Amino acid sequence: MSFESDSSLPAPRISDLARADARPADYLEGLNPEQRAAVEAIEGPVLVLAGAGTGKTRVLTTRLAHILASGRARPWELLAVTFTNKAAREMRERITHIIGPSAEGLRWLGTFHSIAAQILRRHAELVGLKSNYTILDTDDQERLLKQILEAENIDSKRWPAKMLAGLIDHWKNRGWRPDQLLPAENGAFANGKGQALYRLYQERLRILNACDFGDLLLHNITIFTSQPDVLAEYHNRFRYLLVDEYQDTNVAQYLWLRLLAQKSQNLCCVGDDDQSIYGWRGAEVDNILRFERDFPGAKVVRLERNYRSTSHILAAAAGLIATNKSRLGKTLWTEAEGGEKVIVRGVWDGEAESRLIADEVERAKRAGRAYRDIAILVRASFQMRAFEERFVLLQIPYVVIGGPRFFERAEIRDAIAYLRLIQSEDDDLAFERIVNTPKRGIGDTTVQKLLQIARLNGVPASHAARQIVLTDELPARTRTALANFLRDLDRWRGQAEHIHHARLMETVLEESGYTDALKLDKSPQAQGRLENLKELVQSMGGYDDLQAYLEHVSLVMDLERGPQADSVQIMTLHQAKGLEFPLVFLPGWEEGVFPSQRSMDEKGEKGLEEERRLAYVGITRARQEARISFAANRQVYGRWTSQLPSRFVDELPPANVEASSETGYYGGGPGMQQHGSRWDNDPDFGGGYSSPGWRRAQANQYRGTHPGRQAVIEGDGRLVAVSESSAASAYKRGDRVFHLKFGYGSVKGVEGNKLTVSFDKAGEKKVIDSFVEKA
DNA sequence: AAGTGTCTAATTTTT
DNA sequence: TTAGACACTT
Repeated sequence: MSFESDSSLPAPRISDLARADARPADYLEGLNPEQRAAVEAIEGPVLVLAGAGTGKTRVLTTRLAHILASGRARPWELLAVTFTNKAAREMRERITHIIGPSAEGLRWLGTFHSIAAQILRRHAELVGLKSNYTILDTDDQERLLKQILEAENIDSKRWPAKMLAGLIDHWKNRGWRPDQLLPAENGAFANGKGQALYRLYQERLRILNACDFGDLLLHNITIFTSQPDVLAEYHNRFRYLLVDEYQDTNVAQYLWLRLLAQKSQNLCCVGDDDQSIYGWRGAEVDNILRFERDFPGAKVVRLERNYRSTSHILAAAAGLIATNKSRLGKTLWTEAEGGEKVIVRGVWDGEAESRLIADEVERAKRAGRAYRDIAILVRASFQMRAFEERFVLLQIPYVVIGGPRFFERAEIRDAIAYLRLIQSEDDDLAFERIVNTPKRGIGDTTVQKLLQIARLNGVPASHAARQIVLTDELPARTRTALANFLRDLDRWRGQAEHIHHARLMETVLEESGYTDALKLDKSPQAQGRLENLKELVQSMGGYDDLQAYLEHVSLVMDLERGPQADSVQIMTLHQAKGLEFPLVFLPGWEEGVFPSQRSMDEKGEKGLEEERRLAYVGITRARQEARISFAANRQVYGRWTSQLPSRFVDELPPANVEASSETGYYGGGPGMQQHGSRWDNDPDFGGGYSSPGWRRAQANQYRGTHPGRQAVIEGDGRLVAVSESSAASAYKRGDRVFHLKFGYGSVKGVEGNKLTVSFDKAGEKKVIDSFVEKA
């Protein structure tokens, strides 16, 4: 072992090392042998295969603490990378807990993107950017691409900007710059224009002094490979590298890591190949599968002792994942023998499923379980609605995790756009967004004209605007409006220098008329928007300057939430990764839904394996009870479809499962032979004849007892209860109802205690006035 | 420039 | 079915 010399730093003292080696510190106590091995294997490449619930975070943090406490490196010489801000935050907190305030020196602990952004700020000019570059999000990215497509006269119906954005993202994830595209890739868009468009896009980004998420990494790679001295600087800086969730890294991230680790080789990657569920976003399971070949001499440590789940749950999950071929292989074990078997149930339809689960939630609650200990994990978000409706009806408190995130809300993006434009006049995307928000009489025609002039002269749109207000090209009214807008901008820009940006934000929102416009807005969302803006201003307080805040906004798309009320958690399987709950419901295990048909169509066997890992992630979230369910009939986009139980149901080891079915159908049976259930001949599961048509008929009969849409509204327009109607679900009890939308028809107001609903479908206007009855 | 009607596509989502 | 994008009025 040798320490690289770094002139700026004194070498660690030998006495510190000796002491650390002789007597293990407190923080090592309580680790099991495999965890300890993972903590102490410090030099050289290390792969820690950390199964679900094996204490990974503890190992990660202890390892960092150990490196620091043993004097091998100082906090700022460690590079620790995570995928999410949440993970980074958690790691920092836990290290602080072990080593105290010196953890603040860990300035290179963060997400791939935030660290890459920091590095890029220091060397931006090497890739043609200024150090105050803006980071565009997906929305900006798509708008920019749309403009390019329009300029290139490409039919944006046939070749949507979204698709191109996805492709460019994919290319960047693979580490390909425009000139590095393989010919085959080029053909993927607009008959071979992909590469040219990608190049145009990159040029536009450079002019806008902006980059997208993929660029952060890619520019880093460009800098490292073209400027050996810069890379050497980071080689000296980062003595030990640590990566969390290695199974989720994409090629670009892999290349970035390999470049940074290539000298010291002190790279520790922690991950679980069985929990790789982000392939569709560019993650390469191959990275983790190949680790030992990529880094010769690597140590591999397996964490296999599970502290989370009971043995039935663990065994069920293990049996399922064993079907996958591409995996490194682990055998999780636990001392918590026994417990409940995994319950698998077949029900008639989605409604029955949500009824069943809601009933069980209530039962669990009566038995003393807190709501917050219960999670419902779905494959796709459209499955959530059924549960929400049921829970609203039964007044079971719930939270839907996810949904549009704070910084993606329109009002927040508008507010931020003002700041961006104040910060950087070149930010045409921000200009375009807010030049007429709130409405100030600068219409589409005017904006297009401005953009055209801007592009023609190669200047930012705000410059073009400045020029045009001096001429009489615009109608007088529009010209005044634009001139006022520019004048306001200048004033704010002047203020930005001497007032705090939170104060500036308030001023801008007031003076631009943004808050006034919202106050006048009678729609039910307006109030919430105003509150969001208040929250925004509040959140700005913690940042030193505008630039730091804007970077935070681009890279940290979430806002820390206060402690949640006691509610059932509804979320997707993807969102559940890293979490655990005593009781987990896993609904919708039907072929085509889960595993998702689209995954299988698009990615074949690989896609199926990823779906199976998702199922594995789902089951392993459960501490004590996991309950899987599938419906024989399900409404998908309004159409009734017969469903087959997911193949994953069949793959669960029967010994760890307790199965029943109210449909009399479970797995195979005559007419379903092709399904090949393991339980085909098991009378316990009722193998009786059940054709899809027969089951559908049963379901329809059943459904007849549950009339559809009904909303109960008080005379003053407050919603008292909603039936299982989907459209009404957007409203909560107590909301004032102004406008309810039902498909093609809409409810426009309240008269007495009745709602009038007008439908306009196929040219025919109908008025239904018995839609609502008083509670 | 804002309001209304029509068409169409429809996972997972972090940064 | 239904949200959202877009085209077409007013």
